[in-house]
Amino acid sequence: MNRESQVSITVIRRLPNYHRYLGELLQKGINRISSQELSKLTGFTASQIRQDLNNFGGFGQQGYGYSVEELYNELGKILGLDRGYNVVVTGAGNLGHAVANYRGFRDAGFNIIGVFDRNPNNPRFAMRNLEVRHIDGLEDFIRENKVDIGIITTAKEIAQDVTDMYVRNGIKGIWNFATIDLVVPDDVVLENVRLSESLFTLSYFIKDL
Amino acid sequence: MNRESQVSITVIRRLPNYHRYLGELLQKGINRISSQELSKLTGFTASQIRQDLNNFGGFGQQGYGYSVEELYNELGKILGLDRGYNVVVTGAGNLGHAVANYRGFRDAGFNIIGVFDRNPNNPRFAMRNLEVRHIDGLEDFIRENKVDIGIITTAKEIAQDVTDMYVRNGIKGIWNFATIDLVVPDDVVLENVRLSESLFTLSYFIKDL
DNA sequence: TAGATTGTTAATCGATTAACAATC
DNA sequence: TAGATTGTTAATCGATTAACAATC
Repeated sequence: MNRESQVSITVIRRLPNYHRYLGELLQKGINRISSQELSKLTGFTASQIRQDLNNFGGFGQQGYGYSVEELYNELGKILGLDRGYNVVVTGAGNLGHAVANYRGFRDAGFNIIGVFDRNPNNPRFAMRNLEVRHIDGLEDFIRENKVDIGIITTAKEIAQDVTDMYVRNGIKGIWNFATIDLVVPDDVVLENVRLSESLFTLSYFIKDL
Repeated sequence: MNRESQVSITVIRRLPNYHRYLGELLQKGINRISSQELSKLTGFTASQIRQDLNNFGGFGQQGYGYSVEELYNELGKILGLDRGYNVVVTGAGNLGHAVANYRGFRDAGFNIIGVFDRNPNNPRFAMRNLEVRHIDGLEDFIRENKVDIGIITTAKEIAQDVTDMYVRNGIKGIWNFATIDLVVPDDVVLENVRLSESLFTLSYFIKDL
């Protein structure tokens, strides 16, 4: 099911933004917001916000707007942030380091339960908070623990091999940072972070300044 | 000029992919490719590829296709990868570490000439290859060196301050990893890397598996 | 009740795909 | 020349915006 939900991917990618702003409002103690106010905050049009939300249900109330807390919680549920996931990282370099230690992910329910590398004893790659295991133990580890998400922060040369190990042992979600188009079966969800795509796009826009 | 070029942003974001595949073909010694073959490789339709390319010029030849080398070079020019940029990184944590040491960026002409942090002597944040400077020296450094791009890998709390320092001293391109919507003047290009947006989207798709 | 704001349908806009004449 | 494949126009599809009746 490679992304064939009813709701379009462009809508889905806006949800985390709504969720983030609602979280900030909640912290500020604001408990009510209209689509128009949310529009000013997020930069999306009020019409678009209402359309987006109504893909999932009528969370608002005419004449009033939306309850910040309710909408925040609903979006959390929709995004699956109310569950908690077990996550492994393969590739304990700088990027693996960064991802495995990023507080925001842990707080959102993504628990890094294992970090793997081809060279776990490389002092350059010493993870501070987490033991780095040898990649040879990866498959056993996945089988013995319920792993929901596999992150790939390896060199691109071994990224497909790691993917295959993930898939073979039942991981259903892969978050890939390697600059390569990985091949996965239809029932595995692949999400790519394309850093050079982003940097090169920036380059395009500044090249004539 | 916040992204108001003639060519749509969705087209621009595909260019780095074309560029990457053409680079691979070039390395393999393949010197000719049709839009149809490129379609199979990239997953974009042949029609879309031809449309995209023709925004910038007629690089192909009827009955033949495209010269891999020529198209690769043209795309490099379009993306501004033929120039070389001076880049500073602020925030020498894990992520700054990763970005500053990523070989792919240096190879594409992005030269990290300075890394800054609030706490440059923090042993946790010791950069291996580059001296980390104190953030108090950032503005002088930008003025004294021609800096094209400023990267932000700081905590979100100081990201806007760093942005303001960048902007005040003439930096025209900002690559932001902090989870915050930065405010920049119209003549500064801001490109965001939204890691949690990406992870939460993955979460959405696997939550019911 | 009157005012406000949603949910939702219709209109518009933009992006993708299809088709084919031009031409190498 | 015949075959192949581009460049480009037209048709389709999907996403965004506008509008407004429903209703709190």
